[in-house]
Amino acid sequence: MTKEYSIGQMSRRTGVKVTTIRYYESRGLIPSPGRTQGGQRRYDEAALERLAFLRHARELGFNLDDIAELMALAETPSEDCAPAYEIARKQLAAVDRRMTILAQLREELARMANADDPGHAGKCRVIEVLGDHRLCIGSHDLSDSRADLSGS
Amino acid sequence: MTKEYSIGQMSRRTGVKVTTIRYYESRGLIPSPGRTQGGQRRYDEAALERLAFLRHARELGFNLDDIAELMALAETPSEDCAPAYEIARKQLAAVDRRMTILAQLREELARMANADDPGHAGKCRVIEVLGDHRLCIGSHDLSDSRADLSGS
DNA sequence: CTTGAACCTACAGCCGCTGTAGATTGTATC
DNA sequence: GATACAATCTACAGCGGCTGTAGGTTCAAG
Ligand SMILES: [Zn+2]
Ligand SMILES: [Zn+2]
Ligand SMILES: [Zn+2]
Ligand SMILES: [Zn+2]
Repeated sequence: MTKEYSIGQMSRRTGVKVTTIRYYESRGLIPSPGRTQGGQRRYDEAALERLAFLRHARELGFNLDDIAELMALAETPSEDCAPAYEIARKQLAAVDRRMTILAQLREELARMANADDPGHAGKCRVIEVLGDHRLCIGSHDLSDSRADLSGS
Repeated sequence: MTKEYSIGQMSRRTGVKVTTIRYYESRGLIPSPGRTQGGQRRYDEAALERLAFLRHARELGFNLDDIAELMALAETPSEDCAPAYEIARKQLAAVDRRMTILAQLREELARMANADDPGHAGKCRVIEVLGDHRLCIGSHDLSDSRADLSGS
């Protein structure tokens, strides 16, 4: 008789919120676990490991589709791990792209926010720069990069 | 008689998609423009400038709430531009946070993806690392940072 | 006057969750 | 066994910032 975990215990052990665990199940990322007679989920050790894997992959920025593929690869250990490497490299490339963009933004923002506004003779530097891209140094043409820059 | 622009011309001139312009209007970020007898939107020069401002601010990663505030400040030029600077600095701090996190991720991913898998004696490095955070160097505890890391 | 591109509204869907409401179940204590 | 109360259940709406669809109307060129 192996150990069984309630969904709350799974949550505490992996750091994934209860609602999120149910969400993952509904998305098919983790298999539906067994249930008690009353209908509550009961997980085993294997389920715990899968969830930890999923959590870790999310922390590293993989999206749920890629994670599904990685988990499938993990379950079916093949001789060929090329697909897994490809996903990882794709993720690395995405992170690199976003870092490049963010670095440019940072520079612009720093120039904007740290300019010692000289008595703001009629104009505020921040507002001014936002109103006229020619006051920027670089270009932030994120049309193709699909960068998600939502802040705080 | 000033120039008038259709929504499509606004789109071409600012690079903001037609649907997005309508979305901004529905969110109250830009005022409802005049209409033709047939009901089509007609914008003036001022509207064009507001939209360009909005676009530029989005490119720099500001969220729509902050942009609304910045635009209000821009319309009502006060002696005190401190609020605008505060928003810009907040944005800068957010960008810095995200850069830090991404740099850590990048390192981990690079280690994972560039490891020359030595014949993968039973295990794939990528899968292995994802399954065990202890194989990581740093920590990626993004619990509070609200980092959005969606890739590609 | 006809064509066809551009425009209109309204609403659903994307990602990855998060939060709500209202009902039910599990467990510790008496 | 009864009682209390936390934990769990389902179903669904909402977040940000759009994007896409369907089905209709209007504008401007030829
Ligand atoms: Zn000023
Ligand atoms: Zn700029
Ligand atoms: Zn391998
Ligand atoms: Zn790790």
